Amino acid sequence: MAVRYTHVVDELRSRIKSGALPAGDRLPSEGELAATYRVGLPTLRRALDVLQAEGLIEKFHGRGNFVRPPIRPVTYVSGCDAQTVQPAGSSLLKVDVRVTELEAQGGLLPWLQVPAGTPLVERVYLSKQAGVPCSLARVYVPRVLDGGATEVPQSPWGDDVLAQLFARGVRLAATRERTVARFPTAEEAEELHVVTRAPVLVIERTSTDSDGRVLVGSLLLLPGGRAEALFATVDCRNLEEAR
Amino acid sequence: MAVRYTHVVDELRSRIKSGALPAGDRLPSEGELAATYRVGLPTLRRALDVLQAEGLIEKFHGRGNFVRPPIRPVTYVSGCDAQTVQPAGSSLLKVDVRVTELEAQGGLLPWLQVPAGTPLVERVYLSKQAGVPCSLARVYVPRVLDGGATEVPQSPWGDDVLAQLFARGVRLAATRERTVARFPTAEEAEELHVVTRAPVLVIERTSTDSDGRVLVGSLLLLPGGRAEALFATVDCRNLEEAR
DNA sequence: GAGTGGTCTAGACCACGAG
DNA sequence: TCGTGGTCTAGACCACTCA
Repeated sequence: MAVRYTHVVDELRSRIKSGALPAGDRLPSEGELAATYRVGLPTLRRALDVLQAEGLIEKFHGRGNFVRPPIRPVTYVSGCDAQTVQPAGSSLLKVDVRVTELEAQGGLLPWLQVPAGTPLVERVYLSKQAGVPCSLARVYVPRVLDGGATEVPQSPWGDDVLAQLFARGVRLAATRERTVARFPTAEEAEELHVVTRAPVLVIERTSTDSDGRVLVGSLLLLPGGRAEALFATVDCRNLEEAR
Repeated sequence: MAVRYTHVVDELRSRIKSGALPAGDRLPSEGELAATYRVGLPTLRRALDVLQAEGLIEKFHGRGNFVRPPIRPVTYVSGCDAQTVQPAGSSLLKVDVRVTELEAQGGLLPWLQVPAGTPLVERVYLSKQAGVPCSLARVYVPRVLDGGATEVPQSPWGDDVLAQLFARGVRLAATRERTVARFPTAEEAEELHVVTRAPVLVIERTSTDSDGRVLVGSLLLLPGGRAEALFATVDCRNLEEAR
């Protein structure tokens, strides 16, 4: 039961987590590490692959492998009892937005329940903590509902769009969130600054009015292992009893 | 920009998804595949690793590599508006339970907010679809609250425990769900029948009474790519207005 | 015992980064 | 130019499965 690359992984992981290999530091070169642990180069590289997928190290072609600084997990908070939860450290985030106009097509059609060609406004939110991407959100609103530019967003989840709609009298009746763990596409991986082998937490959020029409569709991507999502709700059975 | 193993992955993936390689079938041996795609054995094996992490194939030492039959995604449904959502195909699930008594320790203490040594009842739910594990849930209840054995569970999420508590007059006031995408531990991977490199969706659910005491703690594990979680809620702002 | 996958290795060759 | 990581390869050796 001697899987050598696993031993190397455990060894390096504990050295990183204990601080023996400080965050931001460059690791010894792969050749040196292979010699240290008495394994071949391919075996050592396999071990580094695991650490990279776990987000513990970052590899730079031609420069070396570096210990990734630990990041406070990003928290996405939702649910009817959301106010009672304190998202920690969200003030450390810098949020960027890109706004594009496009026409509905492809996978957007069944999701947003609009006919092909419907003018949409897409906002892409990218939040960073100390320069490291922490979340990627794509928010879609039908053009006819959109109120134009908003202020610099504080929230990485497109809350400014929801607030703007609310201020303009549009009422959201319900929100559905579909959550999935999967691997990112190549583009998503690049924007989130993760590897394709590292999992992402995907939240597909749909906000509807009282007639069931979709007003806002949001695709939230969070890097796995560096993010969490919280859902706080009051209990269904009590609600039923109250009725 | 010629990454040969990526081409093999794309090729095999499309052959699987198109049905050219039928579900359940054995793939040609790794040597044959390597010859077919004109790549070396290590390169081909790297491609197979990706497909295995994606859950598309299953490897058996000494027997061969097999196309994994597609499985209807398991859906976990939660939220105060949960009744309006129809979980598809949950009737196909077979659920097994194992009940153990233990004393609170380690990571359970801060989560369940009980002192060390508190007697607990642990129920482990393993659901399967056509023999393939689909979900793993660990549900913890303080011994003093537990009502003993329940019927054969229909739900893989420990709903029978909640129902039992409700029937015995215990009222849950709120539920918090913390969702994370990560890699499984070795034990979790084995029980869920996935690889350590495949992501899992983890839901840490805490149900509290009106005094904020934790009544039930549940750790739900779903295999990424073959599962999803739905959260349906009414909108916060409307609730605020109504108050 | 024949066939299969699992692990590990040495080494070739290319591409990138920095001086 | 030199050191670094990225990719690919051939092949040794072991472990498992099944006839």
